[in-house]
Amino acid sequence: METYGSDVWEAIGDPTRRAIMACLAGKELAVGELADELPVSRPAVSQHLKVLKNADLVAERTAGTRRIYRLNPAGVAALRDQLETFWSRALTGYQDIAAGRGGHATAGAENQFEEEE
Amino acid sequence: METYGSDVWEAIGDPTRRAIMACLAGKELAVGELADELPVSRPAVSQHLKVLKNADLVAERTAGTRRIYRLNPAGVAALRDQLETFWSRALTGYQDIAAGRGGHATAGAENQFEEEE
DNA sequence: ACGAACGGTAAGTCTAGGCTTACGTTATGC
DNA sequence: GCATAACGTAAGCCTAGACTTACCGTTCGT
Repeated sequence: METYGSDVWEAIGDPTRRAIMACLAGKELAVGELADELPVSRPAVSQHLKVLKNADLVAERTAGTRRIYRLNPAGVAALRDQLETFWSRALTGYQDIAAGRGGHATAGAENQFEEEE
Repeated sequence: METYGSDVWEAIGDPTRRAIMACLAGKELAVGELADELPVSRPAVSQHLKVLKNADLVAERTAGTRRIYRLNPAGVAALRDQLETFWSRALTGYQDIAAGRGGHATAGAENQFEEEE
């Protein structure tokens, strides 16, 4: 649904962003709290959260002057499905499938992989 | 099994490497053939294949002076499982689980995410 | 045995992007 | 209303790493 998968690869490609997602797994956290648990400054966390939000991987909730961030289950699930589709194709060697349909095999997988630039 | 998950994140983080994996999905290819299908030079492909091989995502087969590369199903499956474990944790919000056991919740997820540097 | 093809490696360049400091903005508490 | 706290944003720096050209080793064909 929606435009998921826009730049999810870039989003989860950075170690700090993965650490942020790990911190948010199961509990909500404000920006400052995240920065306390990570070896980077608060503005750095803020910038990473911006990327994660653009990728629909986190959601925002305002509480007074604080911004509480939380994982977005829908976005995470979408990313999971996207990866799952690829793995299954790669593992089964879907060339066999394409052979039965007479199509060029690589098209689907390429779409799975390079949706950037 | 083995030392999977060493630097898989770095491996799949690059668009060109994902394109290489897409090309190898279902068919074997030599280095030069891969370079023909990609917008980068042959040495670049060679360097990417080195990274992918270190991550156990591809396997090598020598045929004369040519090196035929192929996806490594075991490595791909290992990466898939690693990701799957994380997604499920993130989605279920395993804080509930940790609450029942009295432990600090984030430890498991952090291990899932930052195994580098 | 020699030449050509194939591919890995070295050295160097250049850009993307992650991090920091500094600043502006907004909302709360007194 | 003012001071403060929490955040986002701008500007700038700096390193990782992706790419290229040049070179060398290896293997096959004739």
